[in-house]
Amino acid sequence: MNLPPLVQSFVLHFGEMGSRWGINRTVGQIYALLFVSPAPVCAEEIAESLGISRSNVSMSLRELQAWNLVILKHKPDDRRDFFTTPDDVWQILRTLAEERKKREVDPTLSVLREILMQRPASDAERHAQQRMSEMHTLIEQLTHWYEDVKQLETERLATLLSLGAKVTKLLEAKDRVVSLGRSRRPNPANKS
Amino acid sequence: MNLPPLVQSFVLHFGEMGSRWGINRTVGQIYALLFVSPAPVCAEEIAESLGISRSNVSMSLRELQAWNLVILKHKPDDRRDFFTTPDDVWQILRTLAEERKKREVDPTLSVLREILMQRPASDAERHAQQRMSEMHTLIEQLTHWYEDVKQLETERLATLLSLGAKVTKLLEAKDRVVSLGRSRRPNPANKS
DNA sequence: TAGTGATTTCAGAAATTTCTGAAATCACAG
DNA sequence: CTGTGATTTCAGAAATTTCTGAAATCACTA
Repeated sequence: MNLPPLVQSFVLHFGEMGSRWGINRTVGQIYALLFVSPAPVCAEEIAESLGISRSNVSMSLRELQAWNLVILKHKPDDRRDFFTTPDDVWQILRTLAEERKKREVDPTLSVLREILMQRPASDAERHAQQRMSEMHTLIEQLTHWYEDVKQLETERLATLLSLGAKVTKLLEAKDRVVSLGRSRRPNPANKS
Repeated sequence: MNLPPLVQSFVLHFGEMGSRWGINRTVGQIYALLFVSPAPVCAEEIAESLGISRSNVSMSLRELQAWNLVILKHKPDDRRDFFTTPDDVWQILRTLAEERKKREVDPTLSVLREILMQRPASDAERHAQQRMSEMHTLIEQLTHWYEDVKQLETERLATLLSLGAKVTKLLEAKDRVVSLGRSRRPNPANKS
């Protein structure tokens, strides 16, 4: 591997991190490299920079493409493919969230739904279904929220993010207004 | 493996899923088993139910304990350890979030910070730092938000969740009130 | 202190994943 | 069509991870 030291640290870290996610070392490293490169990079150069085989690069890029995490570019009069990542980090975040949901959450939801359709044949199964149903409900709540907020423009999303828990203050304010409208008096005990 | 069919599907699914996360098959299966079991289970029984070696169970339970995902119980006059998961799925979610942050996000943040401290020695490094700084900013925003909302009581969190993007409606309402206060007229273009 | 059963450790076996080089395929130019 | 270079495929090699059984440790009792 022959990279500026500062880039190398980043690339190596992403390699290690890669394995903590489902992704593997090489895929992580390639992604990191593309992310910090000032211009699109061709496969040959990736192989050289990271000191890995050309075929490994090919397969890893395929993986990254399956994740929608890289963009293909072309130069005039050059048949080779060049690769980059999207410029906008928010866009990257959205893609990542979407793909992880698709791979990690959706299959679980569908298994849960399927199991919950079945008739329990014993007390043990009845209890198991009860637990799975709790899990199912929670995951559904989370994905609904996600489907909802992912529609927001980035600017709005950022605002929401920076508010953090302070939005609950707004909710309390709203509650006061609402209960004021109903009872002509603020009711601080109202939490719904 | 000798389990009620409905439980078995669940356990097998979590096993497969486990590998898509950083966690391994056995760990996933054990967790699933504990999650749906009506009472705490001892190591021997886990090994038997899943058809794996006693020592594998021991190591996997250790892993789950490192994740704070299991609870140890004891029966009177029985030296064996029995294991369960917390009852409250929200609590499980919180633990999961916390542990994943600790393992996946925090190390990245600290690597980024470290690299950003260094002096770039070339244009390539300057550009790389610029990109890493974008990433760093985004991750910090996300973790601040997380640190903030994780403090909320579950009930409040659930409310927030079910509101989803509708909270932006509240923000707009607030904006109107605020700008009304300032200019004596609502200003619909105000987005901040 | 010796004995008993539960649990953990750990070296190596087994399984799985990742990576490579050689060959195949593909896309285009002449 | 033929040649050229880029890219992909894929069988097996290499590396890594997971799992096991045997031995060690531990906690407690008699």
